[in-house]
Amino acid sequence: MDRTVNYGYSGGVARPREFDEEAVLDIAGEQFWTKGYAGTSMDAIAGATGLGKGSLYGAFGGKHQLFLQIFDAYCARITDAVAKGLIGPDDGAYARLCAHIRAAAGEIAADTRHHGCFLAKGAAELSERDPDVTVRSRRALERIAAVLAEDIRAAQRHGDLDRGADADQLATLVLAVLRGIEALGKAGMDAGRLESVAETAISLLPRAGKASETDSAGR
Amino acid sequence: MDRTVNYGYSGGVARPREFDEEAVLDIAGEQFWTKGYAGTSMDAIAGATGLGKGSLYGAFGGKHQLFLQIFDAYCARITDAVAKGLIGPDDGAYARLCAHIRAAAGEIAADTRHHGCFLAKGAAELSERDPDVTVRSRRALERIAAVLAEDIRAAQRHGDLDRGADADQLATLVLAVLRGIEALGKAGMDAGRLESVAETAISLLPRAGKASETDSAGR
DNA sequence: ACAGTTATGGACGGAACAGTCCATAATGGA
DNA sequence: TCCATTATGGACTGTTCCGTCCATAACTGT
Repeated sequence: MDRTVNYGYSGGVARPREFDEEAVLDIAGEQFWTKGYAGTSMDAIAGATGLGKGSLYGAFGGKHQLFLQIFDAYCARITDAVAKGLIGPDDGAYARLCAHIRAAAGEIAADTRHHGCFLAKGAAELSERDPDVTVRSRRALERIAAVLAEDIRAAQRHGDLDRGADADQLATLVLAVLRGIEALGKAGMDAGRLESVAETAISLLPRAGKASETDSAGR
Repeated sequence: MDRTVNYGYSGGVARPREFDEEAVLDIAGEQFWTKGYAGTSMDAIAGATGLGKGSLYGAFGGKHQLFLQIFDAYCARITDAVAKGLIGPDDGAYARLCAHIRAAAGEIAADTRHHGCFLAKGAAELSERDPDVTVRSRRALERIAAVLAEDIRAAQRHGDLDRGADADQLATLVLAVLRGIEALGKAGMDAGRLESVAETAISLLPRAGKASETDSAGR
């Protein structure tokens, strides 16, 4: 990550950075997020950040590397946020799951700019042709699915969700619903309907005790 | 759509087109689909189609109009295909719904290139900043949701799905699941898991006769 | 004060961009 | 055989693209 070398002894000390790397990444990320990878020029980033192109290339290497660094940070942030919201005692696992689904839908519904999720947008634009993006987006989604599955297992242990359901499959379905709400929001669907999707999904989760259709699930 | 003028009488007749408009739109669409709007140049389209830029601009007006025309055609094709697959007698409505969900997931799972859905990709890239794209993608999804809802109502009438469920909400949820599977596929998730998402979703549909959780649905 | 190191920012190069222009070609009616 | 009209395709314009280069600046251990 650090591009400085300075092996062994050296008579001098380098000039320090004058810009805040985090702030620059934020601004550059906002550009990529809004205009996409191909739609964002390094000149635009230089202009928006106030950096000269020499500094930009010196610090981040190039457009692709800069994008990947931002994409990585976003993926890490989003997976951490999900984990923070879902990990906890078995006791509140089901409530946390519902709250997470509602919160995700609510955020998307409130996003009147249709700014959406950077992970989704980056994957949609680049995943097909850029393996670096594919592996990162895939890994992020796998992590989120794993956290969802763990929470679902907790809810099963506590007796809130049907113990007969396959937690991994259910988690992947919940993740699909969340990504689907995102896609619908991106396409301009009303906020109310997005939130009702979340409620409908929650209402169809296989609650423990009640008869559920999981008997016919395994194909 | 037709750019020719020729008001009233005119002494001559114009030179006819030498290219197949449909074929050109297909090729240009493939470029947009693969490389995105910003990532595709009119020169690349001219090169791929063999057309000169004069013909290209003369026939389609410009990059944005060309894209919209292709996008429109894709939306129409996809909505028609869904309608064709879902509209029918109440008798097979439930089976058609399941088959549609399975087929959609199967197609995405089989799409090893992660080429995905042009509607989703176009909306992801442009919807935020291009109202023309927003309205088109939104309208297409609304139509698909309406067809799904109609099929669900048919299945309810026939007694395959719970009559107490709100068909519109259920349809939007199914649509979200479908778009979510698309997003997961785009991000590189295994084919097997995508198909299991479809099965899990089908298994959780509120079947008639069995107790379902819709009582707690309305928040 | 000097030396050795990295940061800065704007100029620069070559390629690619969207879109225009125009000489030329093709057509059927008059 | 002209004529009016549209199609063609490549040259062209002015801009923007990514990335490099480099003179200069800032810094600290000596």
